[in-house]
Amino acid sequence: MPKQVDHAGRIRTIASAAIQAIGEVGLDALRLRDVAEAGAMTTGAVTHYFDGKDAVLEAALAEVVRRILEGQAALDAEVERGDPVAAIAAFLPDTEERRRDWKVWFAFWARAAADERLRALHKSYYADVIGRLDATLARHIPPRRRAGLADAIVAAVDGVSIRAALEPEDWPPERQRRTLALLLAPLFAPQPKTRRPMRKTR
Amino acid sequence: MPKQVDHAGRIRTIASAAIQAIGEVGLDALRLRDVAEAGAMTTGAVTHYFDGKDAVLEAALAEVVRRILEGQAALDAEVERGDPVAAIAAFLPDTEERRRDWKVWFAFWARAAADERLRALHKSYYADVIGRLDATLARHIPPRRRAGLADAIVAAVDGVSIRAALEPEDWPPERQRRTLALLLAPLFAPQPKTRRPMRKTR
Amino acid sequence: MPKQVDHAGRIRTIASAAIQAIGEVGLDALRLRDVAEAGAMTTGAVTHYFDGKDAVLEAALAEVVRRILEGQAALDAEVERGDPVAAIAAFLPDTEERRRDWKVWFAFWARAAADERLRALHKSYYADVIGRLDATLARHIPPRRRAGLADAIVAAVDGVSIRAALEPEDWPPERQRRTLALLLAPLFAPQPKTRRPMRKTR
Amino acid sequence: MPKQVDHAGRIRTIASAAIQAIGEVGLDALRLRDVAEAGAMTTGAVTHYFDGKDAVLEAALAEVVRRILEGQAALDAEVERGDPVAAIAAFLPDTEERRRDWKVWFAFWARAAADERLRALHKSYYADVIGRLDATLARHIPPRRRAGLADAIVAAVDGVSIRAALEPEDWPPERQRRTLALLLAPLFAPQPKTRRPMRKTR
DNA sequence: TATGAATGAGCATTCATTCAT
DNA sequence: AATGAATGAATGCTCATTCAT
Repeated sequence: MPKQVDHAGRIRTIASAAIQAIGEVGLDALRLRDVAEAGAMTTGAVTHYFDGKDAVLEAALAEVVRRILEGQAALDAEVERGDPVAAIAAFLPDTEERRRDWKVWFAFWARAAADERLRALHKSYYADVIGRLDATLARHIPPRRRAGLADAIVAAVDGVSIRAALEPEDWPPERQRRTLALLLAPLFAPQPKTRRPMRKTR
Repeated sequence: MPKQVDHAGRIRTIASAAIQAIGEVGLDALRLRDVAEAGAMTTGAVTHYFDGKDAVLEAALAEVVRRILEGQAALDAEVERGDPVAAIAAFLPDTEERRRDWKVWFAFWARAAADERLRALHKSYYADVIGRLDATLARHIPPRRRAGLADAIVAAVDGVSIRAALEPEDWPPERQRRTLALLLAPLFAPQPKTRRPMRKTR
Repeated sequence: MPKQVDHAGRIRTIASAAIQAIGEVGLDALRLRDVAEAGAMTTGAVTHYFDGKDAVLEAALAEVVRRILEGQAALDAEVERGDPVAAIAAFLPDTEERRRDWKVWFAFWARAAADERLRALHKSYYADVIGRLDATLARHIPPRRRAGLADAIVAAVDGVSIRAALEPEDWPPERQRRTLALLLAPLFAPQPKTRRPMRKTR
Repeated sequence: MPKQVDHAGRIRTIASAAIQAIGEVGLDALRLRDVAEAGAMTTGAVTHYFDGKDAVLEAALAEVVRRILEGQAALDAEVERGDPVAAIAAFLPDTEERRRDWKVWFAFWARAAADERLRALHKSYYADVIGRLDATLARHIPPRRRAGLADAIVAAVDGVSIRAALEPEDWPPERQRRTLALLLAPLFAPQPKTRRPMRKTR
């Protein structure tokens, strides 16, 4: 009988190796060899488990999403504790590891922009993330104030994360959280009537 | 007498052609030939004006930035009219052309993540954009309320634009503006007291 | 006690599987996996019985030859019945199975053209086939009329079979036999003057 | 202006190089590099003129056919001189060059057996060759005796050529011609009534 | 100035082969 | 005996780059 191998585990290992490699050399420059080396295996082993490079990349993306959703699982408890913005801030690239995940995430934005298949995949991932987020919000926010809220939260997190991921030396966690809070705190503030057009002060 | 050629014009033409080509096939898949074809010339002509592919790409990025800054020039007058959020919304990918510019923009995010040189370039572009934005804000917003404001605005615009650019069929201009407004309107609201951390209701 | 395995039978099975696989995908595109699948086994099992791919291919060729020689065994009786052309027509690719054997046969022609070892093998197979054919003819045709006869017969069969195997939709058995007869009938014709009747030697 | 190049000539050169290379290493073992080397160029140059390996191979086949048809042009005059068999013998692999062409020709038989596209191509080539042959025959042979004649001639030529090409040391031109004549001479003999089924003499 | 022919390095991919189990 | 995981060599192909014209 042949050596017994944990097939699913192997696939996850390769996906993680791909994430690491993308974080290091970038998605554009990524060679299958980089993935193999990051996973301490040969390219042959990688193609043994995947149909080709594209399949490896999609697995890497799926793994990143899996990690995001994992993070979301903890969200509910945090929101319950009364500080939703802090809870959401847990997604920011405030550690080296999360920064790497973010780099993978937006490497795929770029690619999805010109690849219909990836675009559909990406859209479904966003739908998943937002769906769960909305479910969490539903437990804490009255429906009237929830319209568009998940979209806004995701946009704020994405927007802050880009800057933070690309300029880590200027964006320590504190600045990331402050900027996020500036955008999100009003959305969770008790007074519903606050948003009015600015009037020029003179 | 040699044929007279508008050198600078030629370079701008090629940069625009590159933007168009990137919008069509993506930055990863971009070949010099695509740029040449988009500009109705030969690859030889392109390399004649640029040192190589990277130089062409940087010119494309610079052209996109130039267009953004061009848009900023109009910002002041709009803010003056009393609707800063609407003014800022002018940057959103609400037309096919602007969507294409955005795709180029975040194609470079991805690449900058692993390319030190591009990262520095990108950072300087952001500094430029934010510097101008801050200058505009300075003319309308009291300093006390301006801390971190430009960062927040840029993050909101980036965050909304990503979603909108990748899911154009689901993000008509109206939804883009609404999401942006949800995030930004409170920052321009007159009441200084509103933004308080949510307090656990008791 | 170890599992009892019919070694020789296994080898024949694999050779037949190889013939089938060659018939399906061609000799060029043939992978060991195709052979294994055609024989309902794994590649490991195939290499277990053969030294390598080349050995498998030679076994396939040998099996095809074995089948041809098997066909020749019946030839004598047919010729005896007085219709040598009909007897020879039994080799034509007039069934799906024989057509497959022919495809294997001339797949090896092509390969032998550039492979000294295969060429020698092929030559010896032809020598065998022609030797037996000549022996059969010797029992029915006077020596004077037998010069070059076997060569001519084999050439005619080969020539008709190629067309028939490659254009099966246009070459039903009837057309194959008619063309073969056109070439061979005169060689067996009775007229004493030009081509004289075969006389059974006694 | 760029170096002026005879495009069509270049393509023909590469096709000839491919024929030479196939003759040397065989179709199976043929690498694009072999073609390039045979034509004293780089692989890049080859792919510059062809879409890929398959296109090069098809061009090689087309070139072989072109040469055959070229040979057919001379056929008419020869037949006119009263020795049709000698005329047809001009196609046999009796020189090193023609032998090489034949090797290419039947390398493609093998491949066509499993490749629908090549099979169609092959069929059309045969149709062309036979069509011209029949046209020539029409000028010399009464219709009544021409039925199936072209098929038979082609089969005889193919059949003899295979043996001769694969066993050149045993098949000098003389033996090739003799075998061909044995098969074809009766078909051109004056007596129309000769071909009767052999009846066992008793 | 502009062309496009030619180069050659780089990469994904395919598979025969090996071998631990 | 049989499996199938893993290796790694081999090769087609793509393209940026160079350069003669």
